[in-house]
Amino acid sequence: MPVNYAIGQTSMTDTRRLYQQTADRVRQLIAKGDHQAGARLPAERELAQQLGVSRPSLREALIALEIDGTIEIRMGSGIYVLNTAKPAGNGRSLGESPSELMQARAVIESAIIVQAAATMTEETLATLRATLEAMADDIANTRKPIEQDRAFHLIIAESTGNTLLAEIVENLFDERHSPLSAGIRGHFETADSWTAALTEHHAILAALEARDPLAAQAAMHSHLTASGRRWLEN
Amino acid sequence: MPVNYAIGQTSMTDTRRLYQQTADRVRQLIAKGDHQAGARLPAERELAQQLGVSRPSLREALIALEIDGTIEIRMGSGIYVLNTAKPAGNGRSLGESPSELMQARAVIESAIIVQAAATMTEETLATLRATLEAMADDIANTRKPIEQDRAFHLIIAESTGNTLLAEIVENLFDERHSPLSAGIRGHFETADSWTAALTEHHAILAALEARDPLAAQAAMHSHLTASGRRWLEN
DNA sequence: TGCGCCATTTGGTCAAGCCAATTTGCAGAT
DNA sequence: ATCTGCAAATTGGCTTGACCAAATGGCGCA
Repeated sequence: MPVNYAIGQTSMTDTRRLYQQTADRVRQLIAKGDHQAGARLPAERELAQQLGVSRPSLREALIALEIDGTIEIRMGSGIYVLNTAKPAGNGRSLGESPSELMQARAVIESAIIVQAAATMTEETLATLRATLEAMADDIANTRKPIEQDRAFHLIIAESTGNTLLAEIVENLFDERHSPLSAGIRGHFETADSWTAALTEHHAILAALEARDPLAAQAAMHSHLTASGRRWLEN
Repeated sequence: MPVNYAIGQTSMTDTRRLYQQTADRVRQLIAKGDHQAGARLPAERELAQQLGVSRPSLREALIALEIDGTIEIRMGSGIYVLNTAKPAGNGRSLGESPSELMQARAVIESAIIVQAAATMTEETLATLRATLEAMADDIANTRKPIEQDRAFHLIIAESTGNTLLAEIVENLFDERHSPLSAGIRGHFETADSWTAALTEHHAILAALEARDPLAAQAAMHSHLTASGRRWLEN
């Protein structure tokens, strides 16, 4: 029985790896309330049979759940559900949040660019122009300008001289392209959407060149809001 | 060969699960430079033999590495090393100046409170008032109102409904009181400084009650700037 | 030279089994 | 009757071996 058995909640067309599907189904089991609090789940052998997967596959799923803090595995004892009280805070596991992510970026990067605009040097501006040229080049050659996009936002954040802010911007950016959100993201990177992003980057740069903090803030907010919209629309 | 074989770097007395030990050893392999960049690791069968573990155990380790973004597994193709360039971003080594931390908080929380002010409910306001009362009580009884302070900032961030923003505020707050920055901080929490903080919190609350986003923004920025100054002065 | 098919490589999953840590329950002692 | 201790049952940890499915690469044919 090699192929996707797709019992239970998992869609028949789910192409993700079995351990991911299985992990989700176990999460559902916990959420459904069948097992909650510090309760103990069925034994591996039993749970595997119950879900229609082999024990090794179930084990892989359990490791994933253990890593994101959903369960705790005690050797010789059993599988225990961990405090479901505040998994929302840490458990970025799925829950999703493309819109949340982009909103967070809009709020934070808009605030940062106000700081950046004040101390923007000609040298930094030149670097930013270079990324836009490279971005245009990528688009012309049908390559995804993700690195250039990343650099543009990161350079602005770094120009504040605050490494913590730069770190936060970096992490939020990478969140989108990380394998964690891979399940959600389709392939929103169309040529059109990249062209639109490039145009918005130019608008941001123009505001920075004019040393107009408020215009830069507005342009950045507009850019990230639009970017989030494009992402959601696929 | 059931028992811990402990070949390679893993200590003989390592009692962790095999997949964790194995994951660490693969990380070392990558760090050592043997395989880096977007390089491809040996095939599962080969790598398992090379590390002296079974394929299922190696697979468990690979899943752990995949989840934390160290590698990417492509079905039928191979195991690829992912951007090894940014381990610092997540590592949160900090070692950075308190002033940077407080500046980052000022920038970010000031931006957040603008959002929060717009959707502030009477219920949330009541919760905030309660934290201020509890804070006053703590001060009166010469207890450190750290938890109340934390709650005040966190509640505001959470009121935006954006879990990512709340998470960031939470992490930045905890950064200050974490053992990581313990070496830096003296004991800036004097009764006077807490009283000042309480007064500033009241000012922020007043702006929120008036539903004045700009006033709230200014009050929050002022509070965190002043707080940073107090911290530095010990 | 170019294109398409098939063997090879590589990850994905399953099955069965044995070892080790824990828990459970029963027997014997108090 | 209760407590103690050891052995059997339970449960996770790990291995071996095998087969399927997706990618890849090379070879032959056009």
